[in-house]
Order: sequence, then C-alpha cells, then structure tokens
Amino acid sequence: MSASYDPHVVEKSVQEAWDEAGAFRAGESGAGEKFYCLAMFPYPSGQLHMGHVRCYTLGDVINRYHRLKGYNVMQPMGWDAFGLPAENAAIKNGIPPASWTRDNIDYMRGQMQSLGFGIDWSREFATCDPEYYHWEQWFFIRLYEKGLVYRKSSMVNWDPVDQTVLANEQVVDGRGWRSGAPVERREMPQWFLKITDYADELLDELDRLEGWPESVKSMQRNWIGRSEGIDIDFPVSGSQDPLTVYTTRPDTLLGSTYVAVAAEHPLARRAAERNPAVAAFVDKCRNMKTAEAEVATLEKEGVPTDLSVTHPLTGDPVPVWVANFVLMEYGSGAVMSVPGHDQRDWEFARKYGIPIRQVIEPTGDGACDLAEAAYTDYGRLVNSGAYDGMSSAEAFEAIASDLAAKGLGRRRTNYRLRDWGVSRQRYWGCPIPMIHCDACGIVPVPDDDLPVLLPTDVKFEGVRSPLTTMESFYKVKCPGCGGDARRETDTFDTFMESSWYYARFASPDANRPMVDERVDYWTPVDHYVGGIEHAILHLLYARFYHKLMRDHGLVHSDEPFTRLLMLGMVLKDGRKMSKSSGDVGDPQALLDKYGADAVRTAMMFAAPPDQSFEWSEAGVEGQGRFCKRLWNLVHEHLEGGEVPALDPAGLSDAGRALRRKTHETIARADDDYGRRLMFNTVVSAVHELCNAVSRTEPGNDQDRAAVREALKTALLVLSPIAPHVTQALWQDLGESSLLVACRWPAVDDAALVQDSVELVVQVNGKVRGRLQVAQDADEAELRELALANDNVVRFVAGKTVRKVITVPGKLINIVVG
RNA sequence: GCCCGGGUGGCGAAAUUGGUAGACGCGCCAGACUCAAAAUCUGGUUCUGGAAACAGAGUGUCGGUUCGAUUCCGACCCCGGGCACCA
Repeated sequence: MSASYDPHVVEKSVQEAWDEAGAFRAGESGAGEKFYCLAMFPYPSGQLHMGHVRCYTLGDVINRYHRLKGYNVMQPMGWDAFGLPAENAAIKNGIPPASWTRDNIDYMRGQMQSLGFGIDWSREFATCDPEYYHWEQWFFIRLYEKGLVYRKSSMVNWDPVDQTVLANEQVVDGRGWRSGAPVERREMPQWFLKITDYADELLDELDRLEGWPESVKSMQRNWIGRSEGIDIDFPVSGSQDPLTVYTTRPDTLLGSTYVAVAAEHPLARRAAERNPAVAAFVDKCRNMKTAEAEVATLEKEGVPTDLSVTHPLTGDPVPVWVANFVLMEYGSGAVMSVPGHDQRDWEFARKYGIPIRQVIEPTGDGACDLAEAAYTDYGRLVNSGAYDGMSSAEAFEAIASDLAAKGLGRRRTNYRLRDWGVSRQRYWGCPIPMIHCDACGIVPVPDDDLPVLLPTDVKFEGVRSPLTTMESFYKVKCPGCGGDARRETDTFDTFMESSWYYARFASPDANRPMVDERVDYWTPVDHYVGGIEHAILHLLYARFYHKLMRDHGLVHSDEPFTRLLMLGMVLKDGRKMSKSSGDVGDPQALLDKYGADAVRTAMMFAAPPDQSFEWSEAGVEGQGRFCKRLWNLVHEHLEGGEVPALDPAGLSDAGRALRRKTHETIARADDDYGRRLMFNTVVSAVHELCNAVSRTEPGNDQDRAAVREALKTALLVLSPIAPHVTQALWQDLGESSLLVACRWPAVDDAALVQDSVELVVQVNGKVRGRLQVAQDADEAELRELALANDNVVRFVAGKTVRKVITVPGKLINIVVG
C-alpha cells in the first residue's frame, strides 16, 4: 500500500480481494451456527438515498460482526421491483416499466457494491422475475383451494379521469392526486386474503417476540385491535330478523335509549323506502364518504326513522336512528347507544334531544356529571333493576349469560383488522392467476400454465393498465369447459411480493414449489433491519404469510423474524428523505468525495440506530479525517520496525495502561455490537483507543508490542463499520488473512486488572477530592486517607462525621452534619 | 381521546446494575508549522464568578425515596410517532 491514504484506491482493491475470495458466498454446510442477516430490500427507484445507506450499512455491520463471532452468515439482496413509479415513468417518458426498472437495478447494485456491503450476490433476484412471481401465483391458487382467498365487492376510491382505483393515501382533499378530479366511492369486485382468520395468532404471538421493539409490537396490537364483547339482538316488530348490535359494554345495556345504524344497513334502506328524509340522508352519506381520513372529521349527524326495536331485557320500544358515524364494516353496522356512558352517543343525544340515562356510578372519587359529559369509566350499576349494585365486570357476566339464556346474546371477539384486499387495477405487478368464465365462474389457472407472464412489450394510452385492452393477454379459453373466457387483468398489491422474499433468498433457484429444504436451514431470519415506516403493514403481512407457508408445510417455524431492528429516519432540514417526498439525499457525491468508509462510519456514529437524525456532511468529513489518522498511526508505528512477541511482564506503566484500554475496548465493543446495538459507541470506543495510542510514548520494545496489539484491536473492532481501510492496514501490519475471515479477539482478564485506582471522595454527595489508592486498600485505610485530603478537611472541619460510605473501586462518601 | 417513544452543552450525542454528568465527534477559540492560506499537529471549550486553585448552579417542571438520582416513584409540561367516530 502507498504511504498516503487514498480511500478510492484502497476501497477498490479491498473489494476486489473480497470478490476473488468469494468472501460472502453463503452455503448450508459452512462451519458455525447459521445466521441469516437481512435488511429490507429496496424499491429500485433510481439511486440510493441516505435512508438506504443507513439501512444497509447497519445490516452489513451486523453481518460482519457475526462473521467475526464465528457464525455462518448469509446476507442476501434483491429488489422489490413491481410498483407504481415504474408506471409513472413509462407514462411520462415512454420508457417501458421493465427496462426502466432493470436500468435502475443495475445502477443501484453498483452503488451498493461501491459501499462495500458484504452481500451474497449469487442469491439476488427481482420480484418482477417470472421465476419469482411464478410461485406467488402458485401459492395464491393453493390458498384459494383452501378457502383463504375470496372475491367480494368492496368500496374503492375511483378516479373517473384516470380510470383507476386509488389507494387512500393517493386521495388528497377528496381529489385524485394526479388528475385532481373528485374521487368517487365505487363498489368493485376485489380479491381478498383472509388475514382475519389469523388475527388471534398474529396478536398473541407478539408477546413472544422478545427480539422486537415494544413500539412495533404496540403498533401491531393497535392495528389488529381485538376487543371482547357480545352481540345483542333487539327484536324488530313485524320481522323475523332481529337487529343485532355489537358492544363491549353490556353492563350499560339498561342505559340504552336509542339504537343507531349505518346508512348502508338493511334497516336504513327499509326506512328510506318509506321516509324521504331518511332516503335523503342515506344518499348524502353515500356521497360524503370518500377518503377514510375525512370520515373521522365529519360532524356527527343522523335522522330518526319511524322504526323501533324492542329492548331485549325491559321489552320497552327503542327508537332507531340512522347515523353517519356508524361503520357498516365494523361489528354488525349497528350500535346500541348509551348516551350516559359513551361520549359520542352523549353528543348525539344532546344534539337531537334524546334522553340520557345514568346506569353506572363511580365507585371511587371519580367525577360524574352527565350534564357536562358522559361517564365512560367502569363502576357500579344503578337504575338497572336486578343488576343494581354489581360492578361493571360482574354485570358484564350476568347480562351476557341472561341474554344467552333468552337466545338474544352471544359472546364475540371483534377485530379492527380487515381482510387484506390484494387487487390493484394496475399494470406493473404480478398478474392474478385467475380466469373468469361465463359458464364455470371463477377458474384458477392450471399449475402447468403458470406462470401467467406479465407482457413487457406494452404501450400506455393514458394511465389505464394496458392489460385491460390487450386481447392477447386477456382473451383465453376456460381451463374447465374450453369455452371463451376472460383472464383477470388486475395485478397483486406489491406487498404480496415483499411478504415472502426472505424465504425465497434461502433457495433462490428452487423449482420445487416455492422454496426447498434449504429454507429450513436459513429461516427464520435471525436479524431483520428496516425502516420504521414498515412497522405495521409489511411486517404484519410477512408474519401472516409465514404462517400461511407454515400451514402449507413449506416452512417450519411460527414467526419469520427473530430479532428486529427498526431504524429511525434520516432527515434533512427537518424533513424525511424518501422517494415519495422527492427529496432524495444523494449519497453519491459524498462517496465520490470521502469514500465508503467515511460515509459508513459517519452514518453509524451520528446516532443510535433506532433514532431519527438530521444528516450533515460535516460528520462525514470528520470520519474521513479519522480514517486518515488511523492510517498515519499505523504507518508511524511501522516506521519503528518489527516488534517482539508480547510479554505483559515486560511492559512499562504506560504500556500496561494501553493494554488495559485495548482489552476494555474489546469487551465494550462486543456488548455494544451484540447486545445493545449501539454502533455509535463502538466508533467512540475505537476513537478513544486510537487517542490512547497517540498519547502513549513507548518506553521499550514490549510497549511497542502493546501498541501493535492496540492497533490490531482497533482494526478488528472497527472492521464491521469501516471494512476497507481496516483491511488494508491489517495487511500493512503483515497479516495475510482477510479480516472477514478472522475471529473476534478474546479479552485477557489479566490485562484489565489495575493495581492502583482513582477514588472520588465526596462530602455529603459532592465531589471534593480524588485519591490514588491501591486496589486492595481496606476501608479503614481509605477513610483515613479521605479525611486527610486538604479540600475534604475544609468541608468536614467543625462538623460531625455521621457516616462513611465506601463503594469499592469507585468512591467514598463522607456524610457530615 | 388512546397507545408507544423522547426531553442532557452552540450541535450530534455518552453515562450498561442508583455511585465522578457531558465520554467520543462536530463547531468554535487560541497556539505551532507557513511569506500566506489549506491541510496537519497541540491546547482550551456546560453556565456563572475567579489569573488560578476553587466555589456556586446545572440532565423539561414540581415533589418524593436515598448517604448519593440523568437513572427509581408520583404529578405535570413540551416534542416526535402510531391509531382514531372501532361501538
């Protein structure tokens, strides 16, 4: 190596050495326990942004640390290649989505390679590869056969100009994000996966995911939203069918003074037929409902109907209202309203002059004034006949069983989670392998005809999916009757591809559907790294998919990701850097200027992984400076010539102090890498060790051996973060091995022993002096020394010593009064 | 409203089991080298007072436990994130 540090020369040559050695090829027969290290694969948007750099550097640090610890590590990389931006580029610039995507992948792969990520590129794939989505289609058909897939009409946001369905987040102020046209609520048939069948398991197993951050588990619990309650039937006069409501508070049943139904509820429709005011309100509700976000801000409104139902306990008539806040999709689309004990019902009752009845009173000193607000806490029952005096919990049980005995109530668990709608009316996605036949209905594509290839030779006319007008695609014969049929032209939600890619990496070329036995070796993923923005959807879908694959005998674990690291966001000027905001922090300029090691080290040093932070170039410059210092330190040391084998007995005090620092660094960094995931403090620890080397004046040859040991330790410990410069200097120190094939150094406990320590002397908890004492000094001796200290004397003089507390190796606190 | 995080110098942060608050870095200041600048090196850098020794204050606010609290407990304030007419 040359005498001065040039990161670009160093990085290129080290990367070539890794390639030649096949350093990151992972096999199932490697020595050591397996370790599957995965960072969320990127959408190939064009170029890496700072968020990517952070994510993949963290993944690579974990990868390289575990290699040093002797694990057989696999770190793959691929591309989440289907999605809307490719279509937008096609519409705007006329570039076909497939070639746009492939070009982006090539560029971004090059960027990743120049960052020195230790990836097994032999496992690479893109989700738009037919060899990949083939098995997604195959598995979808298996799920269909098992009844876990169904097709149902559902409300969507329809853009009448772009002729497409929009996701909720693409509706801005009730208008399409691209066309600006008012979005319509439209009912369209969609494919669904029955994720609600797995809601209980998805929720309960969160408690066992000890390697997941609490925040993510909490978000998922929230999203699944399990509640325990009962369905209560209110008989309807003149009808066989009762009105069923769902409630979690049956203890308040006697306080119900009206029931409210959603505008889409059958009872509302019946009332609308007879009453024009109700009909007008139902119509209004249909048009109002656009984006989900707007529904929440809507003012509570309703109309009375001339219908009434019978209270299941008292037999009294209860009026039926149609209200805009009742959701048809949750529970049964109807609620029993208890204005005394539900704030929303209270507001509605006040607005329309409906009676408010108290049936719960506080047991403690809780305030309860129904003229001001509803009392929503649990308490003791009043005005409830036989149930008076019971606690809410007792009344829940009593009322539930009384209703059950009458045949008017059933316990029910409800979820906020809805089934997963996977249809997208778009082109650049995986074709849904289904055929519509007038005679046979829905017919899955036979396995032998898979994959259903997405045509790549397409022309966009407007924004509509070209598949809908492409006869060669949709015109097919029915596999059942052989008659004319139509192929499904919708494609899958791209979350489908990202829900099982981690399993495919284990056997990327498997032709045995859809993974092979290698998946049992590698899965579950031991450490998964990714952005907090995927805390709910992607991670929930992937957990669901893993259970689907398990129940099909494809994998043999319950959860896909054992340990999870959720990254904070990389900000610039207080804004998040992401592809959607169009504010792309460009790492390429920094790479060109400072090199990969400086960028990687700065990224790790800036903040702990789970914290968001503001990006600054000054940090990269600083770490580039550090790389250069490290380089100079090693080369200055080499100028002193060869060193003898280390014999601790021959060290001077300075040499012994340096050696202690070396071994403290090993112990600290090990804990920071492995347990705490605090890579910022690993960098600090190496800085400190290098500072100690700079300050050490070697007194003899043994001291120089201690310097050599310190430098080699610094290189090894830093190598997961700055792999190039450390590798080059490792060689300069005469080592022929690749650092990635080395083992983490052992801590020499003997090096940590100090024969003299500095103790702090406090008087009443305030530091008043310091003592240099022998490690084994006894308490009486310490007390005497402490009380003799000049500054301590000033604060103790004229006072009585009440107590002396000694913490061995740390401090002495003299309590006076 | 509910559920998670978090609040420490000019800035990013550290303090792992209740034991020296501010490690490490950025920035800034001073000095060395230089005709000069850049680069590099050395020293300083929480605030207030002081030449210094040292003293006083200090980890969002108020209170508690303790010989001792950034750390534990209680109440509150603020910031970030998630969910939200979910019955």
